[in-house]
Amino acid sequence: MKDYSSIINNINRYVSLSSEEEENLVSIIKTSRIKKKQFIIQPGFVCHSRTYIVEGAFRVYYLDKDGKEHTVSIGVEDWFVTDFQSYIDQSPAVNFAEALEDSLIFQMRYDDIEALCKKFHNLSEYFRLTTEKAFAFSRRRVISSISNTAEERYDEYVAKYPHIVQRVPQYILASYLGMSAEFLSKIRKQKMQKS
Amino acid sequence: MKDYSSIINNINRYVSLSSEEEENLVSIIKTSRIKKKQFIIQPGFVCHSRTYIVEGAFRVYYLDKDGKEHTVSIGVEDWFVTDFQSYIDQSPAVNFAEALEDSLIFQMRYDDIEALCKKFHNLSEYFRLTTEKAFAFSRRRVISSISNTAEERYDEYVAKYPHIVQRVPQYILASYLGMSAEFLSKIRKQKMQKS
DNA sequence: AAGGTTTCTTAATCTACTTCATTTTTAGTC
DNA sequence: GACTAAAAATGAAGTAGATTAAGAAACCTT
Repeated sequence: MKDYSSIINNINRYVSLSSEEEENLVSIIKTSRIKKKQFIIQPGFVCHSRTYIVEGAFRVYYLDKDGKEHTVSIGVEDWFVTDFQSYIDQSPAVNFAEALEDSLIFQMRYDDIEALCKKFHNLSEYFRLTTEKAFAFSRRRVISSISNTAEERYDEYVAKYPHIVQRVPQYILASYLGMSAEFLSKIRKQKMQKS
Repeated sequence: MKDYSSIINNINRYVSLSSEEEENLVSIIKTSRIKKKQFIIQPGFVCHSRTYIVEGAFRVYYLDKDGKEHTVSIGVEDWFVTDFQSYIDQSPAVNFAEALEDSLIFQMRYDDIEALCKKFHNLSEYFRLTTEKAFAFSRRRVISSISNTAEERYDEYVAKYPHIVQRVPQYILASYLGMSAEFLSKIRKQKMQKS
């Protein structure tokens, strides 16, 4: 019997699952270990599952026409990783999702989740509420990327996710924050000198 | 008996409402007419409702520390307008929502929606599915704002929303796309000359 | 139709950030 | 513990786009 407490606790922060619901949910989970640098999503392939990170870290990124990397999201324990567009309409992904560390993940397939959401009101509510949060978060990021300077965006991120800053290579963080790796390096240098 | 067919049709694109569900939903709708330039959301006040646009157009924007406007969203008929962060945790808004034209709206309060989502599985599903779409959309916008040039962002918008481009002042579109009004004017001039 | 307000244009100057090319540091591997 | 690869730093030169300030259209409103 595996330990699903991490994801169950996550869900129970939003709704109260009955044991029947819990059993059904657990039954659609597939567990995998993923080595650092391994991909779980690649462009051209449909993103069939939502992936929950039990241990480890991932990033989602894509390559633009000039071959430059842009990091869409960075996730650690207790977060989900997806190419969301690919997932919701089961169309080919445009992003890569890559393990930044050796990781342990739970995966639940689209069809199974949709079936459970139709069957259990509570699960529908869980995904509704968490997606609402994710959407609000994404809007704040749009605002930030439109109206803040590179340095402000970096400061904001450090204030909010100090633990992630330590764990993730700087050039990846730069590409997440929408600036060049060199410029982030320069920003950090300035801060070192001031303090 | 008012005509709620626009919003009901919207919902029925995602789920099939029973007549009981439909009645309950309609019962929480408040209809208003809003004059151009009037605000329906203002910073400091909680955004109590989801607003559905029956006729007209709105924009959500906020003022940064330098007093510059940044447009978060632009909506026309059959769209929703919200300060989403304020709405989902019923905290004070940071944005304005302003009518760009004389408009007709339906408003549904947070408490009423949450109660109906708890009561009716179908409504929970409707909001889950639409929010998932909105989230995917927002992610694409983040990517676009991080990795495309101003001109590319403009082209993308024109291709996708040609009808909205006509209806909305240019300086508002510029602030939505994350560029100065002057620069958008320059981009448009270039295009005129090329063709 | 006149007067005022709002929106759009144009051009000059300025700057936040990129790009490129090289070097140094850190981390991973046999 | 040496070797290689990956990541970070550094500095010079270039550029996309902002800012400023002024004038020209477009638009309400009486």
